[in-house]
Amino acid sequence: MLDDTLFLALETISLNKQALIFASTRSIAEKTAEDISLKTSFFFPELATQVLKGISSPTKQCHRLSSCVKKGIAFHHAGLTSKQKELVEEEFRKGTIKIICCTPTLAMGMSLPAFRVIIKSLKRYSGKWGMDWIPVLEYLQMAGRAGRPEFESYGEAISLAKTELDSLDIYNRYICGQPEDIYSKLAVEPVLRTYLLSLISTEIANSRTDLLNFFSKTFWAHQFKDMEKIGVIIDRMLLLLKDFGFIEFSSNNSADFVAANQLAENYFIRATLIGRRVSELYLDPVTANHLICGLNKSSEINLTPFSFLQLISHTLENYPLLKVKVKEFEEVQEQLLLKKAQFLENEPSVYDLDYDEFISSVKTALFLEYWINESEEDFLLEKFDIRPGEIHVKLEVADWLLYSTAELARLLKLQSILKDLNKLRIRVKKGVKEELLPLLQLKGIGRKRARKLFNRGIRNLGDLNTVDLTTLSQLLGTTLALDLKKQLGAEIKPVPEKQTLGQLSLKKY
DNA sequence: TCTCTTCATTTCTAGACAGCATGTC
DNA sequence: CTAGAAATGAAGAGA
Repeated sequence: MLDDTLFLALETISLNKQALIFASTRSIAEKTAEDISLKTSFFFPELATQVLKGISSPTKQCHRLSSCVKKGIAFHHAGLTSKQKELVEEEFRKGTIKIICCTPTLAMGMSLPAFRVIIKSLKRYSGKWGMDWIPVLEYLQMAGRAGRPEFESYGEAISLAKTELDSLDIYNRYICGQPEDIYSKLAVEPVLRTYLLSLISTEIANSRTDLLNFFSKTFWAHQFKDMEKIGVIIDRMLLLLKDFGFIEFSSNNSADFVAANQLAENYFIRATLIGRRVSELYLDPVTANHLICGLNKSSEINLTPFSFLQLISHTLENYPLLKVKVKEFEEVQEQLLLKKAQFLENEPSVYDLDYDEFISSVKTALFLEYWINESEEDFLLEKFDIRPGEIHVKLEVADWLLYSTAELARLLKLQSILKDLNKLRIRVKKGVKEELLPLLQLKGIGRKRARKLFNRGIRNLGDLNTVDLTTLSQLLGTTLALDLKKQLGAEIKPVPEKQTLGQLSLKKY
């Protein structure tokens, strides 16, 4: 037998049923899908073209998916465009796609039941110890996809074991084992401090007592049991928030001044103006402080778009950062040196535990910089190993963080920076160089078309106004050309009423 | 000297959701 | 404490 997975997959197809195959990494998921697709006799050319639809320049990954889908097989992981993911899910539900090879995410999200679930491996790379068994909960999530109650009375969940011993291990651990406890997500510090600030900012809680009271009712406290310890953690967070200037304490007794490291029960706590905005923006206070520190440094450095891109890249919100591979390390460091004067934060020492993250943030910023200099997606895939799906996630986060940074800059009265930030935000959103910005004001003009126009010497609305319709039609097609002229007419001289009226009255007769 | 093969060594590994206001190719 | 696929590199074969 060639390969267990392949065999099971083909058998499922011959039973005229569908299967989900869980793989531990993206590349394995893709490879498995490809292998199976080579053995099927389905043929859905229209699906294959649909995968590529809506992508200006399909990457290698897109083509790979396309050729799998053509044979009724698909892979599914976070690197896919959301549209591609939707397509795969929908076609699987419809029954066109027979098998999806995916990473464990699919189990967490959408409900996609299948007759058979095949789990290639129950181990997964975990940063700390190398390969490790996945949680029982996750196994249950995956296995739970087996069987579609509307169509079948049962389903099959198959786990593959390498050896006899492994199979025993899997049986004991997953089939007989107990799922592990659910730990309250509140316990994660970034969530906790965000939550804390929001409670204070919305005035649900005004004192330490209020807060403790509130948390004592949460699932977190229920698990933690030790309220005293919770108090200590909350105190630490409160002091942090105070240090950041997001909250302030005051005492009823005005003679009392607030000691640096002590919190009395009765202090009145409230959010500052900036603290409230941070909470509204749903930023992690640590991120917000990081952004503010950066902004305050803006006058001391050689400020460029890269400065902001790096600043926003080095935040929790941007996780996971683009990993710097061994081969790339030197190049990234070279860039780091080259751009030394542009950084809004201090470079940590090489020995710092944080250094890897810092380097990764530089890579992420470099990726964004290439993007706003109009690099194509397949180029980015090659250079940064970032898949189309991830590109869009990163851009969305960057947009959000730039918006937040701009809001903070506004509160800090840094008007001069505000303009830069707004420009940068548009550039990130559209992926264009600054020179194209005037053209982007028009509807129907994005990065591609604007570049086309610009290269023809049409660089702003004025140029566009003088260029004749024929040339414009040749460049962009008649419909769009006419529409653009109409937009320009409306914008530049808002009194073309005469013509309109004339035409209307002509029609009358 | 150059190309193709093969075997050994090294590298790399899953991912989601938040604000805001609408229209990309 | 643990894995395994893919990329890369080095050595070897053939021409």
